[in-house]
Amino acid sequence: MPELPEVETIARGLHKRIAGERIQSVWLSEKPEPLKSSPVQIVRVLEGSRIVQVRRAGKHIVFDLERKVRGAGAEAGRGQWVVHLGMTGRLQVALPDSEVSRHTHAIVKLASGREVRFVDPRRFGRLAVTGDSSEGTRGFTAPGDEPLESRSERFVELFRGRKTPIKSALLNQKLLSGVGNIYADESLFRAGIRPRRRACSLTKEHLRNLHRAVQEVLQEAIALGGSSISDYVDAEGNEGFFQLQHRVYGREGEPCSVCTSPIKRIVIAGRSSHYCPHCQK
DNA sequence: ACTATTTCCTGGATGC
DNA sequence: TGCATCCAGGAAATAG
Repeated sequence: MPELPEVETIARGLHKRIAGERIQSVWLSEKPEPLKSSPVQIVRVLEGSRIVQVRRAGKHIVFDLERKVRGAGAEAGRGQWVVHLGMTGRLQVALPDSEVSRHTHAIVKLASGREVRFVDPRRFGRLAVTGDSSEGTRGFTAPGDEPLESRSERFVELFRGRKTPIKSALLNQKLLSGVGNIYADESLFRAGIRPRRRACSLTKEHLRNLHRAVQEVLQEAIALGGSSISDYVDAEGNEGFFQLQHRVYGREGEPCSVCTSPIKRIVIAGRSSHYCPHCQK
């Protein structure tokens, strides 16, 4: 389940491999449910465009595109191809004669002959394009704050006064974009805060600690190439290693790494949440 | 304006 | 062994 560190790893890998390439053609599967834009729009924006860079915005992978000037007086078109991997989405860079795996929903053919394939068994992922200058010069951005860029004061403001459990607030992409279930649990453990605590019950000090914990966890995870659980692999097919550093996520019943109390698992907003009843208050 | 709950989707794990 | 059921969870939609 790709969250910020996994998406960052994938985006960096893709950038290294395909930045500068021109898109020749696009194939979309028969039943293109995982599309946020219409097939026509996607083809129109992608075909003939050059991939200037591949980057991450929240949990989205953004391909910044530049179109060739077509006809006199036409301005160079810009656009973005935006991919959300959902739970099980993958972007593969493949050679054209390699086997197309099941659940392949899109194939983007590049001028070099290679292909970028979007594969997603569970179909929670989404593809979209954004056009021209409508988004301004900055291009696509995630709806909430980037956790690695937000400063402490701003972070505190985001959560203060909210009645919802802090875990739910961390998962709310409109507040903070990029934190998912794993890193929410890991961050709360490091900050010593129980996931069910209401955000409004936390002091500024708590929230500052949480802000630091979120940034540390995300940065360490990026450094290790993300967490490989289920079948996550990056753009090169490599696994990440941050799952070895998980202190609470997926460790129900196991001893806490700090105090040896058994880790508890509860359900908040329909998601499993893991914490140490002794270390987290 | 917020918050909580439901829905989508399929592979893998579990249970009888 | 086989079949049914459950579970994972991001984010949009729906309900309160």
